[in-house]
Amino acid sequence: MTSKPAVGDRLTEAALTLFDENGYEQTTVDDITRRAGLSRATFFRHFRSKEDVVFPDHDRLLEQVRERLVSSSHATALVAVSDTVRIVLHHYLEEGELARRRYALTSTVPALRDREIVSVARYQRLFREFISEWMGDSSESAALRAELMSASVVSAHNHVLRRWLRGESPDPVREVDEALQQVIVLFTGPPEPASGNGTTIAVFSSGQPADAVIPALRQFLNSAEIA
Amino acid sequence: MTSKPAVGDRLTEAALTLFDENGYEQTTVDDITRRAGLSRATFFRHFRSKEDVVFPDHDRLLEQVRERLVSSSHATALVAVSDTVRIVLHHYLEEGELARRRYALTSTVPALRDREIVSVARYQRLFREFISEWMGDSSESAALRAELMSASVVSAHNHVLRRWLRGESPDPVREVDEALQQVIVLFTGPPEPASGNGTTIAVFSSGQPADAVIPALRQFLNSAEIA
DNA sequence: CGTTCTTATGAGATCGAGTATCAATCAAGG
DNA sequence: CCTTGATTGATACTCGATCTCATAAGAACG
Repeated sequence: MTSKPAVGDRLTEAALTLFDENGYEQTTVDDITRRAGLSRATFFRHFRSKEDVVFPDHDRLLEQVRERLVSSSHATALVAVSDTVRIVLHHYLEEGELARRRYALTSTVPALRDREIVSVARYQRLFREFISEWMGDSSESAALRAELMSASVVSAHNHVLRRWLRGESPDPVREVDEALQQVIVLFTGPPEPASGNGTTIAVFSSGQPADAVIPALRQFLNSAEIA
Repeated sequence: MTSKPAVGDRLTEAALTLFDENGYEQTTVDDITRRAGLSRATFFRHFRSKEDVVFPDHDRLLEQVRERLVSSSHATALVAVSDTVRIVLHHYLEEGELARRRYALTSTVPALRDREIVSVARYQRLFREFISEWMGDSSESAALRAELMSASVVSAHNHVLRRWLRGESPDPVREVDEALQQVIVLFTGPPEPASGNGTTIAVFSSGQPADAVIPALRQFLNSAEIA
């Protein structure tokens, strides 16, 4: 017996195919259901809307992030949030080609683009609330700081994710580490220089562009690690 | 003669009244046009959608911001953007009670909330592109930095704006100055005690992987260039 | 004054997304 | 064999949004 694939999968398959062939707006829900050999009613039982075909498990992912946040034990809120946002990145990385297929759609179709912006804002809100509660401080400036932190973490994540989606990032996991580290440094300042032993001092003339100095420094640090 | 108010105003007036009385979703476009004594067709000639009644001059404001950006001459991109975002705040402040009326709606109605999130993202995109172009540097870390900056400026603005909309801010102009100053300090560091000669000294604990150190260093160098 | 040309409006048809209702099917499980 | 529960299909309906065509109200012009 040809064990029929799940109804939801048949619908998404039909939908994505038609979106590629004729475009998103040009494809009606009736087109999709005809192609899948199902009825219009079943479509809306499996997806709340036409857009939901493109973003199926977004709710589940958001819930996953929420759970990770409440069960997180970290030294600082910023680190906890940075750690949590990696879940989202990994989710997309595991989707692989599907994620890129969706990216091609969201880049093209305004309605889908807007929808993704909204969903990103949901993550950011979650992070902001977590940071605010974690800090306890309910002052105005603390609220602003929480807002800046959540916005930065989300921006760092999206930056790396989009680079990977465009095929510009061979190692997104490393890149997101760097990006999040940069955010942490931004807010907590550079790590305190421990005086005495185990301290590296680099001296060079200023006024040079960063890219002129960094390669040499990177090479030095890498060789120092080995030693 | 009872010089009849402009058609658009009659429609918005009727719409907002009905939204208050019966709620947004419960009010149909036909309801609005009946109340305004106009036809359904004229409604959609003046507003692209039902949501547009609530956000009438958003496009114009966005264009205003864009023009301000291109004609801006400032020492740093961040200052230029910070300066520009005040236009948006002032726009809402001048709207006064209307802005609060709209806030009451967007807080309640999910569709309107989402729409506002999208419109905020448009500003952020404008800022990001401006900062990127201004920096010239097309490296990956510069792109991330532009993203973080634009996100932070927008967050600072929204933070103050929402406080004012909720009636929590007696002096939003002062608050937005403080908030934006906090963002600038965040990225450029506190005002330097002038370093002696043209030599930069970087101190950090060794044993760290290069990737953990370099982002902080790059950030410092970039901000030093600007100063 | 009449004629055109423009512009705003009204009226109605049509499309498509999303909701609600009811009937039909089918798979357990007693 | 029959009941129960869950999934699907069929259909009608609401409402936002687009499109077409007709009408009215002016301006400009001869």
